[in-house]
Amino acid sequence: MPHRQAVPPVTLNRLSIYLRCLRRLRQEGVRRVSSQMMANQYRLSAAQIRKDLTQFGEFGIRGVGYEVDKLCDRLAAVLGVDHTRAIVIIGMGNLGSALACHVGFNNDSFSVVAGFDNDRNRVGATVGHLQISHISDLPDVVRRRCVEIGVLTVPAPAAQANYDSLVEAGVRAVLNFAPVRLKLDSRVHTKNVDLSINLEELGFFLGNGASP
Amino acid sequence: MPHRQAVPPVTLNRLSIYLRCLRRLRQEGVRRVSSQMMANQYRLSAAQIRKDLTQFGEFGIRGVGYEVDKLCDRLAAVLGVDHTRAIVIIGMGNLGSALACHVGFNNDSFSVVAGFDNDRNRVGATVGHLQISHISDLPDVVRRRCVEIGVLTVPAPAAQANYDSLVEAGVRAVLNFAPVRLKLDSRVHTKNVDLSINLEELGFFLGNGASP
DNA sequence: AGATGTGAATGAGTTCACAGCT
DNA sequence: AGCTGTGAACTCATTCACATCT
Repeated sequence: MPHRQAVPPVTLNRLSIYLRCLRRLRQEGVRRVSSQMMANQYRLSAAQIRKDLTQFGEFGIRGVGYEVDKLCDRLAAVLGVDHTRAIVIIGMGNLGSALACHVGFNNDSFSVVAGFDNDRNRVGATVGHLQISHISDLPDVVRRRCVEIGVLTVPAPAAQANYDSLVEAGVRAVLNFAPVRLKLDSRVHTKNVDLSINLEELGFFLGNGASP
Repeated sequence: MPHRQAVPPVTLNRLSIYLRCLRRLRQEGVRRVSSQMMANQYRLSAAQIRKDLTQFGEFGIRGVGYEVDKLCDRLAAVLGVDHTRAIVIIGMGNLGSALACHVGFNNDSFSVVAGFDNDRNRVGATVGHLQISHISDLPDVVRRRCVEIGVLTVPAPAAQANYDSLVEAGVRAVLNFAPVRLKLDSRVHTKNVDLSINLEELGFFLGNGASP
């Protein structure tokens, strides 16, 4: 793996999917797997699996396939999920509170260490095993708990200000759920997740009301 | 707009973003906008805006630009969000409950009309303005309330069975939040949203623990 | 034999550059 | 002059086909 030039997000997302599939296979006791087997079982493309993997090294054995356990470890390392990263959530409304307890946000790879809100009525309330903190404590918590990722689940009008607070506090990545085109800071990797956009995509395929 | 061949999802997602930007402009009282102005204001690509729009018709005036109000209406029609669609949510855990109250799921375009769960302890509980129903009532509710979209927020192992129930009940589209590669029914348009995948993508850019 | 890894070929998506209209 | 709409050029991504290795 001599050089690592820009990897497109879509490839990274597939790696995550491969990792999930492999972990399931491992759990089922499968020791070795071929790209073709994986493709069949999880409706993926065998050629694409191989192409994707070889961007990061030669993980397989020609004529044999991949060792499930080893490939899991390698992919986890590539995705940086081989150790636990601390997350904070800004905006402890319904969505923020749900994510704070969400299993995908609390596992070996990620851990929600604090939830913040602006609203004094919410501060102090307990969500899962977390007590909601006031946003003014953000910089302190980020520093002390080595928080790398901030999750934004505030209302749209508050998104930019809170994004700026996260950047200021020193997180290195932001996952933004507010349906807003943020003015980004170049030092922080930011990813937008827009839940309604997915509904609207489905809406298109359902057709509009005027159609026969 | 003579033919409508397959529109890639990424284009549809951009249309949603354009629509959001336009609605904001309209709210601010802006009557006309050029692709260049939109691109500058929301860091989009002017050429891409024009290309995307012309796939669905000629919405602009050469030498002038686009009428904000008219373009809003046209885009809303294309995305099928010019009337309200009924949604049900299967799995009223943290995430399902949050989505049931989420503003993006309850507006002029979408309305959550029911939430279902398997767990008899949850059935009857109130979430927002909704009372949680037992999954056995699903077919009846879908038919009576003309539900078009089902949202899956159940644990991974339960996803396939509940997907099949939704298909059986007659919804025409499914939004799946379970991190599972579902066996799909060809009659139903399905879209996967994987929340943890986004964290893992950020994880990649943060680098792994072994890095210097 | 059988599967990986990979250059070549194909396909999809984006940007460019300008004709055409206001 | 200014901006849309659009073919052509270009870039990015996927698939194919096979040399290479076990």
